[in-house]
Amino acid sequence: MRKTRTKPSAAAAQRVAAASKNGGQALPDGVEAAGARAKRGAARREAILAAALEEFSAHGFEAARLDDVARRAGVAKGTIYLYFSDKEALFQALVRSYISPVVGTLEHVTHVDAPFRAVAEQLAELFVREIVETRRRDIIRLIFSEGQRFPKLAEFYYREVISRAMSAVRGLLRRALERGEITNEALVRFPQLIVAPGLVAILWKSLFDRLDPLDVRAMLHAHFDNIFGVRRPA
Amino acid sequence: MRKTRTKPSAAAAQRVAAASKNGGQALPDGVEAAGARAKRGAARREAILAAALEEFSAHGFEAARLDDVARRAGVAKGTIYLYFSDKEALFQALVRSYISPVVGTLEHVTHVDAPFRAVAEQLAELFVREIVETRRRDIIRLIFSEGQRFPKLAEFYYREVISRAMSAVRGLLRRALERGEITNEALVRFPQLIVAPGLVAILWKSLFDRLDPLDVRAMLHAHFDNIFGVRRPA
Amino acid sequence: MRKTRTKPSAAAAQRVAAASKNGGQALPDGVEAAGARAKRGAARREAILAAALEEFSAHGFEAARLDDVARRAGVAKGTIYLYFSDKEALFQALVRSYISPVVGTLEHVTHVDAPFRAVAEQLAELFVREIVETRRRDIIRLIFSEGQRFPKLAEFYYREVISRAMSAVRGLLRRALERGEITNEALVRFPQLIVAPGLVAILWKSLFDRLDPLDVRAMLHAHFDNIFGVRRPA
Amino acid sequence: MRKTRTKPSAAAAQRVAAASKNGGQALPDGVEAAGARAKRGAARREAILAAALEEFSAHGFEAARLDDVARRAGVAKGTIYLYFSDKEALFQALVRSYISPVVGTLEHVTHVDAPFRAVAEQLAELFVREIVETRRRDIIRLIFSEGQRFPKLAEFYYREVISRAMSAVRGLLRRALERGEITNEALVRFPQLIVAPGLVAILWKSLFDRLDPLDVRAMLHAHFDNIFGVRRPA
DNA sequence: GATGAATGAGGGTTCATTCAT
DNA sequence: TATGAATGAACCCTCATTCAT
Repeated sequence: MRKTRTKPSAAAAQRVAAASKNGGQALPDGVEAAGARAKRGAARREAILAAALEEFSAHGFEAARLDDVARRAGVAKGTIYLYFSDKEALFQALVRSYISPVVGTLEHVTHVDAPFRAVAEQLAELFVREIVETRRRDIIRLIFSEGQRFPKLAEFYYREVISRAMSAVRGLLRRALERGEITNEALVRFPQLIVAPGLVAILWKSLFDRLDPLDVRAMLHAHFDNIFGVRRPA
Repeated sequence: MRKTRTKPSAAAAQRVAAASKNGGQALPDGVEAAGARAKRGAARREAILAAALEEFSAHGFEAARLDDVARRAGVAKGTIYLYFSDKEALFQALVRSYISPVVGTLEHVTHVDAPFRAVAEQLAELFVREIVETRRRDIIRLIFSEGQRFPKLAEFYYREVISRAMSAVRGLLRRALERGEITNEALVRFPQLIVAPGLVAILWKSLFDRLDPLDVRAMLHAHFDNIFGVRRPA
Repeated sequence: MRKTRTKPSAAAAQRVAAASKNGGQALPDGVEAAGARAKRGAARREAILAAALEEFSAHGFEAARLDDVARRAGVAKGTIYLYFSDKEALFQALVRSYISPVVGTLEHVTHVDAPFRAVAEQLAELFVREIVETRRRDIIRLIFSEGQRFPKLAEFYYREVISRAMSAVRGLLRRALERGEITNEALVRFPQLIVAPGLVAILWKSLFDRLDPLDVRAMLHAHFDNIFGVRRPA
Repeated sequence: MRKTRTKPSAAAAQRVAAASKNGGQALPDGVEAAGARAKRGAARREAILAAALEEFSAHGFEAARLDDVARRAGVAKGTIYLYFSDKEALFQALVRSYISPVVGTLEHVTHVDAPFRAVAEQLAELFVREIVETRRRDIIRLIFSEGQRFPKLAEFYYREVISRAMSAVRGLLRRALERGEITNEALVRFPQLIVAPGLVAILWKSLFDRLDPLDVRAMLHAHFDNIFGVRRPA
């Protein structure tokens, strides 16, 4: 998968580039094209979101300070309010902009016409590479953390991510059942069971990995073996 | 399971009882005072913990206000500091006192000599009744939320809960393997796979249940069917 | 006394640098604003220090409330923290900014080439006018009050004031000895003896003057008569 | 001079002794003689004052905590209020009980019929030994520190200490003038000039001695040489 | 648009004082 | 008399948000 989103650092670099684009030669005001201005605005938005990602995921919603977000983004504190109405809106935008893109890719993969096991392995790899080993992992953790206090956020996440992912997985499972690749039809009713180890991976990596490292890929393999009824000799 | 720990409401009742306990009989002065005082102190501690549970789980660590904890516990703000050195200590005590007891019960159950499936069902029921349908669910969510910012807490939780639970489950799985009740030995390496749907249950109930109710017991049944290779006809 | 004042902070310097970025021409908006802003900032700093002087000298370090300092300075409580990192820093800045300047003047006077007695009288007058009859008296009292609890402060005061004043007085005494204006060379070893009545003046004015007014100038005259061995007829 | 007051440590020991007087044999209530009880009460008062001396002189009035006073005195916090109506009363009692006794001795010494210089040297020695090298030094510093905030305290100190000391010194000076031991009659009008170096000693020892040790006895000698017009060869 | 100084409500914590035992 | 748990007002400091420039 090609990156759907620039990484934080890349975004920052981009912002810097944009900022220095007209070199030192102070262009007369108004000469700068509207398009360039819009682009600069977009770059700033990105920079702020990237900074917010770092701060929110490091400290949580309450403890994250907009001062730090601003400093990290290289803008003034007030500038944040030009792009986001308040701290909460920034948080929601953050979730939106970093998580949604991945879902599209997920849906795309589930539509590939291939044996379930192959698709599943691909999904697992996608999940590990794009989420577990990424800052996105922290965003998801943030949703679990703050979701109850921000029902809107939980709802958005349910609509945009959970339900879409569940549908995609459900379709995949149904096809697998029809083909006889799996036999337990209860999985169709509880696609959560397919995803559950992914959750474990996210939390474990964040909380316990330094105490007891977890090989996520191996765990997910074992998980699929289980689902497909593969028997390993003791 | 009989409670190892009094419930908040019970604590309050206990406090009242303690207050009225030595009715009329003239206990030697000092002894009476000391005993009653100690008991009252314990009751207060309980009350504060119960209140903290409500506030922390409703708002998270940072956003919870000790003012509210005090009010809810029916004590003055300063009183909290007689029992806990600061907000963080209160939080840790909360986790300790509400979670640890359950682990003991869990370990106990895993040592019962019965068919794996039966023990597993029992564990599931215990888990649902004592955690998922309880405030304890919120505590666990809190650990996931705040664990990264309080490494001590995560460590404590790992030592007290995770590693003990994993050992217990591992033992159970090993016995099941030996008896031929399960055939996938990878489960012994990843007991997390057994527990993963429990995690899903905790988070789902807290965040998405109002949008899309989840029948946790049914899901866990399906999970076990999967593990035991039970094939249901489509 | 015209005083040199330190700039608010490094942030200001940085701001100025940023402001000067658009070359030098036609300083439109921005630069003018920057100048006005900087000036306003300096004025605020002054206002806060003046307010702090009142509050600290009226109540002592611990009992002085920053709330009152803010109110008196006509700023919000939080504003104080834009200029001083905390209460202690404010206190130290106060001492620094009000006391240090006087020492320079003192040193200057001791270098005047004139008969000792004349210089001494001038110093006394300076001391009375600029310290005893001024709020500076209270600052010195504050140092005596809080010095033990803030060793840094005592050290600063020793370095900036005491040792410099002692050196200056010592030089003066040495010249006087050489010229035969005084004969007791022990004074050179204990310049404190010259200054001691000044201390008395400071404390007496603050604590006992309303009960028993003291004519400080007359006392200092008598002090010099003593040193110079002037004999008055009984 | 014989100690008029028990030293802190002695007081504590005395308290302990009093406490353990009836050994372990719980005497029936009421049997303990009223006299013993009064004695015990006095001992407690002493213990509290001694503890207060330590705490107040170490931290100042505001910053001293009654909790620490109680702990140091070996009594409960509430007990302090049985002996002193509030923190301020404790402070004033402290000053009274530790300073007043010394004044009596001072007055006594000034009435000795001996050459002024001899008496002066004796006074200096008394001052150094009983005040400068003692916790009393801190009490005097406390009066300077807190005097302005507690006018009652300053007034008490003026009446009990300052005015009595000044009278005594004045009498001494008058006799010295009459005998021709000194010639500067202005000293009679400003006895403060005699005492001033004592002040310097107190403050210097507390604030600057670690930076620049001061030989107080030598300084006072030099002071007297000055007053008596002793000329030392350069 | 962009800035960052200024605001001020709010929270954690302390501690003199009280009072039931 | 003695205790020490309990109180709650007070205070320092933070930080989201605003607004003049």
